[in-house]
Amino acid sequence: MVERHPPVTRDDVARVARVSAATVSYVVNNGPRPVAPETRKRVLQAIERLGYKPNAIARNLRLRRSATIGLIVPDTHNPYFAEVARGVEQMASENDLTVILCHSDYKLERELHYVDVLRTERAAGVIWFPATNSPEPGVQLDSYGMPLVVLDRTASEVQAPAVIADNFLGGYLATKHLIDLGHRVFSCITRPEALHHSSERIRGFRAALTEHNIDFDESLITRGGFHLEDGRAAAEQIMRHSSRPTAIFAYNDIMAIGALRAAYEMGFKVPEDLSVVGFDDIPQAAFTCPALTTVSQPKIEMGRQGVALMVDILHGKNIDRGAAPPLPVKLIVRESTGAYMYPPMPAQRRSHDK
Amino acid sequence: MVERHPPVTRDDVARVARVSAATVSYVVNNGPRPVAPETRKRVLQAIERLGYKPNAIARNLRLRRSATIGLIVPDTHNPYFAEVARGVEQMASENDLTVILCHSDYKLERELHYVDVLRTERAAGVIWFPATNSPEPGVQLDSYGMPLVVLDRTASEVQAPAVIADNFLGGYLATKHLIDLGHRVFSCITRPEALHHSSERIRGFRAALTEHNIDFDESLITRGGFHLEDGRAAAEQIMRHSSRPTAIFAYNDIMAIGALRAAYEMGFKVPEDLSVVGFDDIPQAAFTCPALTTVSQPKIEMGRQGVALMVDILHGKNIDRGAAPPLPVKLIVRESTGAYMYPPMPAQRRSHDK
DNA sequence: ATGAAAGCGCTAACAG
DNA sequence: CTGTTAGCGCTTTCAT
Repeated sequence: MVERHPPVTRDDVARVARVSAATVSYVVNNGPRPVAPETRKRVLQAIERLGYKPNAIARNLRLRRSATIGLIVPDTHNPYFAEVARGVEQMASENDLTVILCHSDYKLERELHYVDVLRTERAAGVIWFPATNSPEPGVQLDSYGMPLVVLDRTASEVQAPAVIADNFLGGYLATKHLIDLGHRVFSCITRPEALHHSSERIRGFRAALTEHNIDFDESLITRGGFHLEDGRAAAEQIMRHSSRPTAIFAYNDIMAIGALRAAYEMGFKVPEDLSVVGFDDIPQAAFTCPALTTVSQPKIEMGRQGVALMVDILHGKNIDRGAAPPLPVKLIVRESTGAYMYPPMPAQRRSHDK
Repeated sequence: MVERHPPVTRDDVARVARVSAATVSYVVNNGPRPVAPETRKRVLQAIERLGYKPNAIARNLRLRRSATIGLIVPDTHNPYFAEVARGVEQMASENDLTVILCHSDYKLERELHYVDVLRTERAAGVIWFPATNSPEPGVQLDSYGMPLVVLDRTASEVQAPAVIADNFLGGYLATKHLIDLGHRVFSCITRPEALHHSSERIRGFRAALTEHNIDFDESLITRGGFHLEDGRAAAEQIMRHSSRPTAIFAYNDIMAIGALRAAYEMGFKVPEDLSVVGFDDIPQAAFTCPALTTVSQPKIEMGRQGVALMVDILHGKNIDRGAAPPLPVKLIVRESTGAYMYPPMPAQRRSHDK
């Protein structure tokens, strides 16, 4: 039978150990005052016997701070944010910080809601992966004096360090890879708005082309959404262009897959007629799509570095309020094993006809 | 310029509104005592003017409870857990609960660590997705009297309700689907241990076969790991069997993809020679592998229902300490558009030869 | 080396 | 309808 522990307070321990409450604290916290070995032993025994656990709530109230940080991300359902969250929790745990998970669901309104919640909870700080272009959540956090670290975006309106992947390098490496494969006519599929990271990726793309003296037909740049269907639609148009490209640099893997799909459907051979590279926003997508080459972003590392910055801030270190140096990016060329590269499936189709 | 808010307490509000501290509380909490409209207005104005936010820490200390629940999952890097986490946070938010994210990293030791942390934080309850076969974390939580809801597993040693997907139904539906496609010789690839959900899936598999009077050669059941390579290895063996199956029921999508891969590599035509169905443990995998048929598990719903149970417990409702009724399972037959179904890629291969 | 005591900000019982 | 007050469990200064 399992023994049940009723709530045990520090005073209970003090009573049992026949010392003052203060002494118990000194033992539990290993300071700030020394405790005689003999006394310490008595206290530890009492703690053990009673199954005492310090109450973090009372502790936080007294210290007027907490060891909890808030993590505001759009949606961990998206593997990209899930990996970031993983990194955040990992590093937080290594620094004895606890993480409150907040999903903004890509809505400013939810971000602001959580800013409120985290303020009420007196979170020690907030790691924020902005979901919209509004700096408002950051501005508010700032005005409340809550330490903040921004992920993946710069927000010039906000006084906070940011952790940013090296999108320029990624765009450059991806394009360089395509050039090395022998491609000379390029297209680029990107998302509609000119956000910092999307424009950086394209800047890298252009830099690689320029470096190799390759002309780029500006009419071969397409802005769409950032979903699979957007990539497909964009490629359909592009592949009909008079100067048809042999290579596409896509904003992300999902659009890249859409582009491959379109090319295939139009009767092109892949990759003989078309090579595509995209950033791995949805890493698992590339996992099962061997034809796709991806630029692997250091997502877990982003999360970890975000918390590292936060820890520095909490320890009062002098932090550069600007962005942290961009993180390196890996270019992954996935080997195709030809696993599921077979013609469409009549059998499965059939099941729908019933 | 953004106005900075220094820490404001309830007493500050009381002073400015020229009422007692208690009255401020009554306004903030809408009770438990009525407040005259005139007074309430003065208080609200003061709150607004000072930018006051109640301090949840002090509140929790006084009430001896918190509105925070712990979520212990193996790893949100795995999309399966990420979706569950999403559901948990969603429902928690709807019930004004805050979620502390804890990654056990598939380790019992980490689970126990977080049990400690959550006890120290005086979490109102814990949602636990067990990472190992050890009931110990649940047993401890139990002994501390902390409300607990277990996800996806039953733990008979633990006094706690569990939310379980209907694995039997999933196994049944998947197999029924294959039978309807005309298959009569089956194989089954599963994971090594006979965990509750894996054996349930196989029980459903067998039930469907029995119902249709289909013989099953027990030597065609294979236990491997639960990764892609395990599925591949298993299928390689199976497809050499004297009574070669035309259909495989795989434990999950990853093993299913491995199986498809093996079949393809052995020169079989897919799906003419082999159909495979697996549970969608890694949903994004199926997303880009159209040949794969998956049993879609209600992951977000699992998370939501887990929190719903927790809320009932916290409100003192009479909860059946056994498992909640299994959640329904959807069988998704993905349409193949033939997107990336082309031969292996010489161009990309080449880049590795350099 | 240790004890006593003053709060941290809040809720709610008690007293008008 | 409102004010006063006793803690919630803890840290730390002030005494000893």
